[in-house]
Amino acid sequence: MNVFSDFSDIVQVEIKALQDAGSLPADLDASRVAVDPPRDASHGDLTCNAAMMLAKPAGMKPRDLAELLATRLRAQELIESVEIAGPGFLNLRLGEDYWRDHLRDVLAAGEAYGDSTMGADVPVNVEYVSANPTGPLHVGHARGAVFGDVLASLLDKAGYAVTREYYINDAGSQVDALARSVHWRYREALGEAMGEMPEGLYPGDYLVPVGKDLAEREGDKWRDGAEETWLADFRQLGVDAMMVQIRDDLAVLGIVQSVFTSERALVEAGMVDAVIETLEGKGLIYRGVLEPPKGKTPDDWEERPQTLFRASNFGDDSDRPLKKSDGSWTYFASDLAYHLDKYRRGFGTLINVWGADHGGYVKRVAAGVTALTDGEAALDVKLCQLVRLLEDGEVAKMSKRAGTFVTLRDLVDSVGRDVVRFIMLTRKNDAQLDFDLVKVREQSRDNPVFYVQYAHARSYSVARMAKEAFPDADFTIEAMQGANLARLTDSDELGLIKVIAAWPRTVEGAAEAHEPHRLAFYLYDLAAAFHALWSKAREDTSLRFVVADDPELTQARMALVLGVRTVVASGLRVMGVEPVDELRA
RNA sequence: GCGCCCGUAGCUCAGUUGGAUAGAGCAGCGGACUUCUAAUCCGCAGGUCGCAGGUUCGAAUCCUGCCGGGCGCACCA
Repeated sequence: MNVFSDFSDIVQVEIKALQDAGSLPADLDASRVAVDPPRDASHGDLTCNAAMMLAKPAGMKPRDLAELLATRLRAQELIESVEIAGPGFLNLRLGEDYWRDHLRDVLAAGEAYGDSTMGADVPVNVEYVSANPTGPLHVGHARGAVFGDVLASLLDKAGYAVTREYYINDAGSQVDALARSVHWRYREALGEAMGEMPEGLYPGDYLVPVGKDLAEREGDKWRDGAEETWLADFRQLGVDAMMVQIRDDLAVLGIVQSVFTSERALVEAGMVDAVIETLEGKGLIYRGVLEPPKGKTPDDWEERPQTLFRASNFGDDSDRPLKKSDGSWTYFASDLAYHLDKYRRGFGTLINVWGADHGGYVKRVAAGVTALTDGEAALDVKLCQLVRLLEDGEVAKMSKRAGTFVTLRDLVDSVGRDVVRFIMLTRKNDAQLDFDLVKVREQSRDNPVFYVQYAHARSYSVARMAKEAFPDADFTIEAMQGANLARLTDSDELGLIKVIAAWPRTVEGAAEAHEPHRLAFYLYDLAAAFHALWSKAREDTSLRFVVADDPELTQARMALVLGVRTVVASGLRVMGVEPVDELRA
């Protein structure tokens, strides 16, 4: 139901027909021919660049080629007119009935409108959040969480077989620190006078209940043993407790991931060994000495031979170590194991959502994935920039003292899940985002959440008016499909249908580019078009949705209103935002 | 020093994967409430798309080099 891809198909058929007729060379590559919305609505409904793309390979003038295609396209029933403009654009205008029929299709599809088969059930793995299990999620995590979750929903809508995944970094030294912190809290709960918590431990009081719970359940059996006797157990206890809390926090944001992969489990299952074996088989591992980075040699730099992966063969700036000096695997090594694991589980498309501070790590992982899968797997790492919390334009004061910070849960509690989810997508992922705790509560056009929700609520408000004017009439979506849409004749009414009709293309484009923020911008535009029509009717009363003495016209316009509602709801669902029926406070 | 990201109206940002005369919001100015909730809308003004080259029918978009900002840079994750 994507207007643009439908007509792109038609254009391709006509190009083929011209080839068969000998009017065009048989070996033309028409893959870059596109049908797009024109920048300027006065150019028509659709624009096609075929003449410019094919002129040179066909050895023709663009205008002549355009004329050839235009003649064939004019014979199409759905196409009202074809004009050739500028350097050779084909500007197509569709008949009004085409748009009216499209609106009927939207109503029939309901919120499934915009669903696409583009993804062809191809498995895609979206890994996001993956915060270290050493503390609660903070606001910075919220952005990646929402981004990844909505991207997953978007890909699902576009027809991919999506898995939402979380990678638990439970093997490094930071979880040892967690274990010691839990032990410290445990002893504290047993009544020991602990004094100041040592450096390097996690001082946040979120571990207090963990220690207390342990003391109650286990008594003092872990208190006096050497660290080796309790470290592994406390590590697991700590990670489990943190993961319960993290999943809880994510659930508050409406996020439920289906796969949680443990780094430690992967290592213990020998996945790193499998990586080493694979890379060694390809001759990509060697013992060598790395050059220190130019211009910034670390103070404790020492030249020594390491086990290295030839990442530079695959576009990285340097080869990368797989083993630490103590003989254990580097994080990079186990991360490669994780990616190989995902690939072996059947995912040829891997999407990772990371914080921008991990940007320097992308190349080496990409190199590793290319090497391990012989270039079969497509890896896309989406980096999310920082979120700056503001209060009415001023940078919000956050205590940077260890252990106290604004958590994700604080944020959701304060402004609500839907607001957090929507606002996080009002910027491109690689642009810094200002989150103003005051502005997002405002009921004004400044606040995109409100503005879009208001469009949805307004559709209900109009429906109530219609029901009041015609108590016996049926304004359900089913009834609207039978409305006489020929009564929609105003150019702004038809224009609104055209905005609605851009939704499937928006979904496909955003899914393909892995850019969920496009949904938020589209919904804002759709809301604006709807509000504008509503307001226009204030001055030109003949355009009002509810026309007291004309039930047929009212019904046709209600069909349009429901079309808008359907798409707004469809979009908000993908974003994980609950569409509201009423906003009146 | 190297790599990645960014640079678009006074401010905050979009820009449909290379399309036609670069768009929104805010701020500014001027308008519209006996209403279908003005919680909104309309109009005006505002630009060397950081700079300089290049690629081609066509560049904010792709390539190269500068300038400016952010992030990162063996044995942390």
